[in-house]
Amino acid sequence: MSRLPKKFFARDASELASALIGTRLVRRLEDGTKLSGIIVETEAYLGVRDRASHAFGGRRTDRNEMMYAREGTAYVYFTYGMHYCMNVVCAAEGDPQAVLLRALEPEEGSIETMRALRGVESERLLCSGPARLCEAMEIGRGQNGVDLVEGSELWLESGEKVPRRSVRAKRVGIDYAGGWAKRLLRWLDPASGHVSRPAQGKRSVPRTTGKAKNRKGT
DNA sequence: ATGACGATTTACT
DNA sequence: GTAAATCGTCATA
Repeated sequence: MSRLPKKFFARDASELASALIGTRLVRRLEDGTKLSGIIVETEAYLGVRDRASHAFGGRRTDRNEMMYAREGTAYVYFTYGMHYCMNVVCAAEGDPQAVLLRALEPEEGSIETMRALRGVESERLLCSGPARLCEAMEIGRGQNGVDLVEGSELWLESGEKVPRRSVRAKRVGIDYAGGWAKRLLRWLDPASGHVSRPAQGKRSVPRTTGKAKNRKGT
């Protein structure tokens, strides 16, 4: 498949987060092992104006420095004393926007290696979370700042023939962000069984209560 | 130097 | 549903 070019990343995080659903993340380990998965969940972090962003207010530190790098760079950070999360830097160099990769559907040929890296058997639990997918693809400190456009250890490819559907939801784990916590800046494929958690406010199967309900709208 | 916290995951009640 | 795990990072001093 074809690698996503630099131009693909030259847009706002909200656009890229949507566009990345259904694309493929590929990792080549040092021993040559190739791992891949289809992206089924993302979150947009809009940079200096976004209270939930590591770059809110123009904050620039050793940790978030890569958010200011050119589009198509990986921003990998360490959190909770034990986990890594991976972002795709976008927009333009100096504008610290990024898209957090939250879940993948592992592809055939990758699963056994991922099981070994994760230490779990369940396929569903391999890549269904931002830290899980990093562990499953051996993404860590060494991948912070890698060039996803030209590099050979980590990159993105155009996705499947049939486009994926995606729905929007609130971002996870950012309740401290005030009004920004309510914005629908998370995208996920509602049909995938590999997301970190389903979209809120929508039941795939309406619950039966036995009571009649008032109905709004149609 | 110190204290508080986190874009999470896991196990447990 | 709640809580523990576990420590680098950041703001304050």
